[in-house]
Amino acid sequence: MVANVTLKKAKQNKQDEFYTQIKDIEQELKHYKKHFLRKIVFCNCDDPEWSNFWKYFELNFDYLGLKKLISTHYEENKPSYKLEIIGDVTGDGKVDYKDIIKTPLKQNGDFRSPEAIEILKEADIVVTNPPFSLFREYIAQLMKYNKKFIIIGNQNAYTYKEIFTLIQQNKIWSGNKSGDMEFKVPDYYEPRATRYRQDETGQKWRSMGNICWFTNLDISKRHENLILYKQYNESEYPSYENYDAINIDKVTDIPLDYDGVMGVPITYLDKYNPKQFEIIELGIVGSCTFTNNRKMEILDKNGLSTGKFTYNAKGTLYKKYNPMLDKKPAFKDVETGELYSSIYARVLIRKRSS
DNA sequence: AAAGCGGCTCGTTCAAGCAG
DNA sequence: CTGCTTGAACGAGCCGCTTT
Repeated sequence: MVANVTLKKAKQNKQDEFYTQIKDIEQELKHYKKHFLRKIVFCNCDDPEWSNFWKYFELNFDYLGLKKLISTHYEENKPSYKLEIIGDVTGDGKVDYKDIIKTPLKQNGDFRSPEAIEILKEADIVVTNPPFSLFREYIAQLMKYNKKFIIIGNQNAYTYKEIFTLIQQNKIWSGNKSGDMEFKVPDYYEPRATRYRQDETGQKWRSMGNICWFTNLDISKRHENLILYKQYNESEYPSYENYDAINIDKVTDIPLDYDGVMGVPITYLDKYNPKQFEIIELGIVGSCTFTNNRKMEILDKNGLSTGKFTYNAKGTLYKKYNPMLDKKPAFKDVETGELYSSIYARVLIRKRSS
């Protein structure tokens, strides 16, 4: 049984082999230069032979004034190794691959292994693209050991309970770039209809439109106000029926003159400046309260019947909001004909009084 | 027609709760 | 305890509009 679970996990984790491009690393890390002086950088989810994170720090070791660079290599089920650079040990006047010190590990180099955790304790800043399937666990470990970090993640993680709480508490925040990012993927990855390509060398690529960086290092973007243009008016900004807030479907539509609570898309967190707005909570909009066993007809994207029924819209009762806010209907109450929309997340925010 | 880009779904899974 | 219902959490993407 245990072996089966392990195998299954290993298989799932295979979808975590995405290699970040050096241009994306440069573009983000240029905003953090001041943080690296005399610091120990640890890349704990990278294959140093391939990792552009390793490459970036090797090339920029002197420019950033690093004290030490460490990377652990991961092996599926056998002892691995770590690489370190502590400076120009060859004395040839520059830091490069000749200065790399390779040391065997007793364990497999997994970021959760005791050996890797010992290295983590020594490190100042962790920079990597961790496996998304272990994202919460990964962040939890960084928080536990009180480490600074700059890592790649996915906007979906904004809605993870633990991650959202950390953002709300101003313990972590999003980095500079968010949105599209393209990654090299191993050959065994299957082609897809969208966001997939194979280049002239046969290398496979995948991209995603919801990639973002997570960090707890200060960056100037965090202190910049989101520039707003629109003015509040009742007709364009309907309130939720059972929660004292207005609904907003696009970040750019946030009105500049509304003092109450607003439900905004989670992508707002890309622009979050804690001095401009405060985060009240994460909400789920949509669905509806209805008594058990009230028959609901499931509708398609055009609001037409699919011929299917449910007795409890996807098993989810809504918490706080009126679902009838210009959303495409997803359910129709068979008895009353009332329409209900589907479910999605909103961040509830309020303007800071200046 | 293709590429860029902003914004955000909904079906599955599993645990907790509850009635019998 | 068993079996069913309820509810919370999740997603290395997707969609549709705009620009080139």
